[in-house]
Amino acid sequence: MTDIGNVTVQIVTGDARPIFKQIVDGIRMEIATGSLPVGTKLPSVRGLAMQLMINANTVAKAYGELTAQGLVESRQGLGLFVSEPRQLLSEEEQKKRLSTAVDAFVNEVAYLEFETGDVLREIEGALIKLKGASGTGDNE
Amino acid sequence: MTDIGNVTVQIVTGDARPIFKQIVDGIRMEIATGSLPVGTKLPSVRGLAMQLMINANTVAKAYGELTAQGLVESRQGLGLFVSEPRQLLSEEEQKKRLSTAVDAFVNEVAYLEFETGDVLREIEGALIKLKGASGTGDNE
Amino acid sequence: MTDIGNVTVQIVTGDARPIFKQIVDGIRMEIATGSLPVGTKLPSVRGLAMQLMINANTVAKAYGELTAQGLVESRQGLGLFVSEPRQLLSEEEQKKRLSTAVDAFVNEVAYLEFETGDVLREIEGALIKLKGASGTGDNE
Amino acid sequence: MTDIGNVTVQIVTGDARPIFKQIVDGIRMEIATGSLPVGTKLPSVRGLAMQLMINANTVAKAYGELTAQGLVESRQGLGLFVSEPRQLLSEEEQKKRLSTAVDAFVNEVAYLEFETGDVLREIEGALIKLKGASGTGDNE
DNA sequence: GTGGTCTAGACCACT
DNA sequence: GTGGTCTAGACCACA
Repeated sequence: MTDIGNVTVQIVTGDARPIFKQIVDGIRMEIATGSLPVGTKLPSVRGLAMQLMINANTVAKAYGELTAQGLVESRQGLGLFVSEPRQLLSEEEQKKRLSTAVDAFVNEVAYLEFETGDVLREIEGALIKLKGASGTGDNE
Repeated sequence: MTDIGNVTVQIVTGDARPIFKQIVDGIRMEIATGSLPVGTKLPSVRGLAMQLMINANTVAKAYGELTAQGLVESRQGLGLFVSEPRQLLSEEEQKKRLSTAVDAFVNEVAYLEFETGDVLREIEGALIKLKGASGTGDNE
Repeated sequence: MTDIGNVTVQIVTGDARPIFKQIVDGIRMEIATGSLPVGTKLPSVRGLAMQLMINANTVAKAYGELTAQGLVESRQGLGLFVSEPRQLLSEEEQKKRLSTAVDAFVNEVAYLEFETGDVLREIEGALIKLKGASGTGDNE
Repeated sequence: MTDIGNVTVQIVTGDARPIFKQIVDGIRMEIATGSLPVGTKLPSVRGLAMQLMINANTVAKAYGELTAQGLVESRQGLGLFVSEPRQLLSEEEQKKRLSTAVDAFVNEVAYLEFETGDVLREIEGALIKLKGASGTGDNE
């Protein structure tokens, strides 16, 4: 766990995700949970790179992603700042992404010999751990 | 959708998965759902390659994967045949793979604005559709 | 004998095994005997290919095998590293493979004019040399 | 198990060996154990092929191997006959073959998690089953 | 720089 | 005809 300024990102070498994606996901999560409020300045590319002991290009790529997704904005010469929350993804787009992710997951897991219930419990556990959230079939 | 002999494989250029993986997944599905019963001969490397309009090596790579996973066996000079199902991976390895897939999925989905329950229902639906149900044991 | 960095692989053109298999076996041996400890970086695909004077794809195929067998993990953009040892295959699968190897061996050797005991001693010697002994438990 | 005239050969589709090799090994074993004495006529290529329900070329190839190894001789227009036993392989050649087979076997088995003793017992069992022979460490 | 994927075309052993 | 191996050369994503 690396803590620089206000940002807390975890780089796991054993992770399947490339490093830049781990950064994107980490920061996106912090914005979503509010631990990085609107207007907060992100650490500099070089600063974060040094802290995480990774290549600066990798951080730059992650920041590029975040900017492209509209989660942060660059203010010329000042750095990157968490931007106003907007509805970035239409409901349709969100559904599409969920469905894509579900398909990928099922493909990955289909040939393992697990019960449906076990798989669901794993996912629920991971979701709760990541978001700090709700119950199973009780959200409406 | 390409249909050759008994095998139906879909190659989608926009898919994140490489072509050979799409073939592996596609055939693995057909075996899992029983539409390719044990002993069935797969289409020839060159035949499938022509049908899908891809290079034969790409098909060969996919077939190599399937063979390595024990889903299929080659009989010299005759072709590849769906083999008797067996448990290739250790419990431990299966758990590890499930956990990896869960992590990947959760990270992909966490920032979308879905309730945990909705996500679980999606997964459950996809799993049941594939495996022909087995009961969640809870959740409803 | 080709020595590149920490890895020593021998390619023999007269060998019955294909080149990529020789590489897989060679590196697997080095991992098994501990001369390539966990975390070690393998030589790069292109580097090893040049040293062995073979095509890079052949090395890539060997590395793919090692990865599939869980002996080695790739870190994006960094290279391949020897991974934590783990039991990939189920008991059942291991037994099957042993039995297949035994059949192949016995059929190869049966017509030679050796006593059973001589053959066993040869095997035992080779196994002990590799694994650093563990006791036969019987036979002598 | 197929029994044609005097020859008993077993073709196993699940066998790792190509079919022609199974035939060679089978007949070689019958000659070695004396169930095919010197001078015996082998079944015709076409006859054996039909019995085994395989391609005649495959039988022809097996017979070619046997002839090349000097185990059988062709008498023009009459067919193939088991030839006089000669010392076909020098002691040195035999040792070399054993050693090659041992290396191959060990390579195949090294990464499986078996005790040396278990492996030896497997081999001994298979050898005895195939040859009908002797004890373990008691041949001199 | 790293590995991963794909194409094109060749050769081999086996049936 | 079948799959399996190898070469040569290209392109991609990631660090």
